[in-house]
Amino acid sequence: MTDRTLLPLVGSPAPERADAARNREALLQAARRLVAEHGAGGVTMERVAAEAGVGKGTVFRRFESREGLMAALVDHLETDWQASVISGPPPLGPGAPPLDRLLAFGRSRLETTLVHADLIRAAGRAGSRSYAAYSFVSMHVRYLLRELGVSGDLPILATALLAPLEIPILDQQLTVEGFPIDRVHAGWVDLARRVIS
Amino acid sequence: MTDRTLLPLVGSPAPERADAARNREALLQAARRLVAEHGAGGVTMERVAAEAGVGKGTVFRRFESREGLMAALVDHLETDWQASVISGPPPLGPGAPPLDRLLAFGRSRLETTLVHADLIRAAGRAGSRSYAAYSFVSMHVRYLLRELGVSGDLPILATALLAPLEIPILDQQLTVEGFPIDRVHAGWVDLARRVIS
DNA sequence: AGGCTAAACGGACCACGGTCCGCTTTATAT
DNA sequence: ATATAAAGCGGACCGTGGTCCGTTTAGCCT
Repeated sequence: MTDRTLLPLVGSPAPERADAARNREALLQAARRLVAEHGAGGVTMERVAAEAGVGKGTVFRRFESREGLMAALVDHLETDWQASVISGPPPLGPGAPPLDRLLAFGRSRLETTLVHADLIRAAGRAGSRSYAAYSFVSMHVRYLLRELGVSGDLPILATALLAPLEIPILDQQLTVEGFPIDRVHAGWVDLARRVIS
Repeated sequence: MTDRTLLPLVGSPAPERADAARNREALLQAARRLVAEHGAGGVTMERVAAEAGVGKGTVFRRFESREGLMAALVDHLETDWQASVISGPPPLGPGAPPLDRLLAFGRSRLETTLVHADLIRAAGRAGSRSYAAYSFVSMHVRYLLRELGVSGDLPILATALLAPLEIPILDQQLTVEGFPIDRVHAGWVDLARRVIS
């Protein structure tokens, strides 16, 4: 009787097969192309499958649902943005004083969220809710708050700062109430000042 | 040539026909019944129509979409709750000092939102976004902030206080991060204190 | 009462998200 | 090389949200 567990069991819950990986990539690229061309709303799962040259079932096996696929696209964009927070130029990246970084963070987050708004909406609950994306952003704010010497329940305070930058709230303010972006941004800066003082 | 504008043109954009009103009521009641029995997720438009004894088209003509129907149900609940804010006993209702009212507001809002969470989720963008519902809540917070002598952009500050009480943010904190309700509530009280000081 | 019009009705119809299952491919063990 | 099992595949199929349009009805005017 041979041991069938030669490779590490830990860390990799499912070592994806080669064809599967290729299809995942093809699907992501197809989806990206179609979203760029027709907007998130004008993209059907069947078209994505066709564009990638696979069957519809495959799309769902790889991404669970339409929202899951959209979330994967968002995650990709999110990763690029995270890089500029982690290792980009100050004040967003490291090197500037914490307060400057926090304010730069707020502005940048607001802008990128709005740029990808319709994709994020299409990702629905899986959008900002992607644990990876949210937890990065949350961790970063907690870190800055700590640096600023803020005391209290930092995870919760971080949420309070992040919540007004989420799509549903921004939609309310910008679209329904009709506030201009600058006003919303100024409001966030004011909020940040109140929270940290 | 007779004047066909005998009745006031202002205020009532569309004087609903009698059968239409009856059907709307029947549909709301049917929907309420079905949601109570199967949860918001287990209710189809066709079943609502059947239960109310009308055709499917009628449901959509009255409520636009599934989300619209759910939003109408939310609005109804919301109205009841508003009554307790406007004319209920203190500290939620009038009579208590503004700070007490604000804190009572936060707690009550948190609770009722959670009680109707799945309905609100099913209402999607039309949920809290129903202009009527949102604007009441927003006006009330602005009013309390003014009473407290808070200066700044009150509409925006009000949003900052309301955002963490919205379903997507609560889902994140309670379900994904697993914080207990009391912690979230305490965090909101802390936030309120920081905002008004 | 009778006639006229706009509003409302209803259910056939369509498109899309999501599932299911018999078939094919990959990877590994011998 | 070959065998075997697991993972992946694809497209027929289903349920549901939403639309469309020919028919019915409420409300009003004479």
